[in-house]
Amino acid sequence: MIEKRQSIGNDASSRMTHAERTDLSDTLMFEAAVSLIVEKGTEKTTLKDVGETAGYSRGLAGYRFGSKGGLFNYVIKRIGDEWSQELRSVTEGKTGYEAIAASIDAHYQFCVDAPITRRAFYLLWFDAVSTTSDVRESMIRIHQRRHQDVVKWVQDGIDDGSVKDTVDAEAVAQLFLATVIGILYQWMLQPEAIDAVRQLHENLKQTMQVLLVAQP
Amino acid sequence: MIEKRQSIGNDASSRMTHAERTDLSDTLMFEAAVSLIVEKGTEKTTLKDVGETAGYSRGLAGYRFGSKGGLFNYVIKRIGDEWSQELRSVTEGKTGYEAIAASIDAHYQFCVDAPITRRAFYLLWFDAVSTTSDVRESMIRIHQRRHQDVVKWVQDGIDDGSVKDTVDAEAVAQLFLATVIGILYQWMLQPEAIDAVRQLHENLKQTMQVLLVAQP
DNA sequence: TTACACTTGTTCCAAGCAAGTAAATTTACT
DNA sequence: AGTAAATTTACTTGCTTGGAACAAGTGTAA
Repeated sequence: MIEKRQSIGNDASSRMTHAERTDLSDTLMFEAAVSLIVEKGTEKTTLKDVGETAGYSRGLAGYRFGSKGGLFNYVIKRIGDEWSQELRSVTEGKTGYEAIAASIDAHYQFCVDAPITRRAFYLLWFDAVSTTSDVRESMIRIHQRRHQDVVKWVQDGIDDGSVKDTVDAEAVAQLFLATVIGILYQWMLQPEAIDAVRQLHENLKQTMQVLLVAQP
Repeated sequence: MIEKRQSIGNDASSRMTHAERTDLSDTLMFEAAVSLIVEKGTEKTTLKDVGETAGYSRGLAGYRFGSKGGLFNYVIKRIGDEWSQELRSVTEGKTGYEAIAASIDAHYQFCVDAPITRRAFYLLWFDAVSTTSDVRESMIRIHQRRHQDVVKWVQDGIDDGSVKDTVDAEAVAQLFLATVIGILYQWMLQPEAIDAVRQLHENLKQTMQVLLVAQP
């Protein structure tokens, strides 16, 4: 159960600049939203709950984000950015199979740690399929960026000779991403089956190695 | 736009047995639900709309299925059964890679034909991730059945010698299903990118061949 | 005194339930 | 057997609750 924040006005809350106030309320509502989404699902998360859990009025979330979709879109963008950065730092300087393996390992680690933001992100991710809103557009853009990253890893691998030059970078990237999504689906549907998730990541790594790296 | 059925009472509607009446209303509401889910998404599909689109009162869908989740669960079960059968007939008598390739081809054909029931099914499929209801349980069971089928294909392939005996049937089945789900995600998110979907299916076939079939 | 952050009041609409009506099936009686 | 009353079942209508969305308000920083 998520507790309602008692008041924002503790200590240094008075005398804040406008920007600081919105930053604070944005963050508090973001955190409230993430908790509520993970606890009750997107359907049963209400704007009223988000506002009140964050310690504000029932109306603020709706006012700030315009709609439920607007809130979710904000949450996706915020987590997506954080996530892109982490992924980038993990694969920094790596190419080809090495980069892909690193990204798979990082992915698996996320499933093990199961940070609340990541779970919320994937919930919204799969939700995006059935909506027609901005959320969907944001998702498509995120996936496109991901795709470009993977293509680059593979292409760089081909260029530096660590990847077979017969490999179709686009094709492999697509297949890789599809599988990652499928694994995440499996994880979200049955988080308790972490063994299966671990094995899936291992198998994906092996498969990618077979597909990318020249055989002796 | 889905039109409201004008009256159920045309011609031979009077003098129906109780079972016939519920069968008819179940079917009409099922069809209405599928249309509405595909047209407006699961979120904006209302029980009221389902009842009225089927030609009944606003209340019937809620009365019959108990809740929105109950309706969706019914829809999933109904399409899932039909789908299992189709899949079974396509892979009838086939084993190993042959069965998997047939199932991939059938899958791609579904995406091309895009039957409305299939689209609704996958929408509910991805929705299941974020709910805690019966829908989720139904989904887990469907995936488990699917998994068992694939394991059997691979195992039979090992037994008859068409698949390398070093293959881990469980592992390959999991990876295969994950990838199929990922491909479906991609298709649902961007149905217009049918080329990408075709290529994904092709690549999956090739990959499965590499994984399963002994190299010369 | 203007602009912005936030709250409160209100409308609309869906979900879910309860109490109603109408149609079919069983039972009772001839 | 046939038919009328009683009962069960299919469906509808009325009502309550609660969220989304928007408008008009209050208070705080520029």
